[in-house]
Amino acid sequence: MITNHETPPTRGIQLSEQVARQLTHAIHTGEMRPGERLPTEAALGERYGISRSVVREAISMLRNAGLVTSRRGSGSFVAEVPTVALRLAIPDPSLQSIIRLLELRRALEVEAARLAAQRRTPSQLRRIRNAMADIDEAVEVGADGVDQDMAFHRAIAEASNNTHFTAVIDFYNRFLHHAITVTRTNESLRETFMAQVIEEHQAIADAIAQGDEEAAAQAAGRHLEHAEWRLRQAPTDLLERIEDTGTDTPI
Amino acid sequence: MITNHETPPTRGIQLSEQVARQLTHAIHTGEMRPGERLPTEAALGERYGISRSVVREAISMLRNAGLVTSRRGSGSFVAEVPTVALRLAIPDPSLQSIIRLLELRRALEVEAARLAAQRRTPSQLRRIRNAMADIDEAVEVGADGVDQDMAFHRAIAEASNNTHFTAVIDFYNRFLHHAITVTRTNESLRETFMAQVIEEHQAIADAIAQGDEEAAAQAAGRHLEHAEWRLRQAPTDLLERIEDTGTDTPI
DNA sequence: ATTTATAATGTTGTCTGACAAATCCAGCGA
DNA sequence: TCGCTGGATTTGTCAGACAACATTATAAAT
Repeated sequence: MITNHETPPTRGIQLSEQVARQLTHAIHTGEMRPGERLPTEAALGERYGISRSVVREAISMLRNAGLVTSRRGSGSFVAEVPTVALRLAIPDPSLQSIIRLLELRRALEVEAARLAAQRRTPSQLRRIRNAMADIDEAVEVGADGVDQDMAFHRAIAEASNNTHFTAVIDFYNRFLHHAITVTRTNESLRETFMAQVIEEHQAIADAIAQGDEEAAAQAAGRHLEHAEWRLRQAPTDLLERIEDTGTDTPI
Repeated sequence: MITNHETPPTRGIQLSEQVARQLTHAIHTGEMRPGERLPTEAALGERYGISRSVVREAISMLRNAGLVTSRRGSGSFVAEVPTVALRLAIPDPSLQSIIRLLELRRALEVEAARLAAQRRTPSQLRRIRNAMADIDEAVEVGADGVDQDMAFHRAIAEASNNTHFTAVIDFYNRFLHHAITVTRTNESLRETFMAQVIEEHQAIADAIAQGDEEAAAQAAGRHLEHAEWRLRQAPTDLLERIEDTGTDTPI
């Protein structure tokens, strides 16, 4: 191995991580702009005086962090929309843990509903109403309508026109899917529950349609409060395991 | 290269990603428990019929996702608290973008204040009040007190006793630091602003101390509303760049 | 026999070199 | 001008080796 040519990575920790930090810094500071191609792996190895393996490992970190994308035969490029990773603990399947998630959900969806009432475009409002119709349809066919339910809430998040909300909501929806399903498979309560849910949804959508921020926020808050109550009625032993759909990317 | 021995990774996309998915699935389903050591890189390469490079790349993904940790000479282990990465777009330094973040912040902190009023322990309440005192102290010395301000809000998030809130708040605080600083370096308005801020903080802390959920939520909402207003008063050209402290991990 | 030093083995981190697969580009021909 | 072809580039994967560190087994000493 040759001596370092540029900034010698401070000795101590992982070699690849030191290089990764330098590159992320360059991206964060805008030294490398979105879409720009970064030097070839060979060139980076030469510059830092390290082997290609280490360069690849460093770039792999950036890729997993969403800062760059690589195309075989072409090169690695700074991502168009650089992201940072927020790491959250995977909720265990306990009722307590699900309720903690519901609290987060309440925080976000109340405010999302408020913003949606304020900023929704006509087409976004249409999508919200379509989602409601989809739920009705699913219920009539005898399905649980959980996917449609989540689509409804996602449509509201989209109507907030703030990507942060959709990102976080998408995140926890994965873990809530099973919990919601459980409350809908409770045979004895299912009908009354669904009637409640649909009524609550209607209230949210109406408020958003009328552009009444406060009413939308309150309706969303009520819906989430009741959701927690409905969850508590469900037999806790059904919450044993959060299913792993396997369709999502590992990173 | 030898033929695949176990589940042949479905051909098509990145080889390393396919392996990463299988491993994440094993962890998510609990097939591999936290703390457990996973097979050596050589063994995994043998099992899937791939080279060690690919195995390393796959494990690198899991590492970056917070699912495993590796120790040289020892092995790779399933993380004690497995996490999933939520990727959020890095906000650009525009006023518009900062305000989108403030909206997220408002959603979380209003609810965090509500939960804190409901569940704060005595020691958590003490920490909130200490943070307030720290702000006073910093201001008297002539510092901007931004760090102390963020510590105050973090103390409230902690008092909510819901780790999701602290995680998300920690995340966006990094990007808000600069913006808040800007509003405090506005010489002409600084004194009146700080007086407002301190008064609003006091209202939140009092409501939390008294266990008044609704008052806490409203006080927090007002504070964040006013924060947005104060930000809008700041000269926009100061928002040019979000500083990169370089102290945070690249991933 | 227990404890301490030492050797042997195992595992991840890094280096080196090679080939495969995909992309890019320049030049050629119609 | 346009499309095609061939070579040059570049990332993905393979293979084997050594270094750094950790763990375990062995030997030594008290």
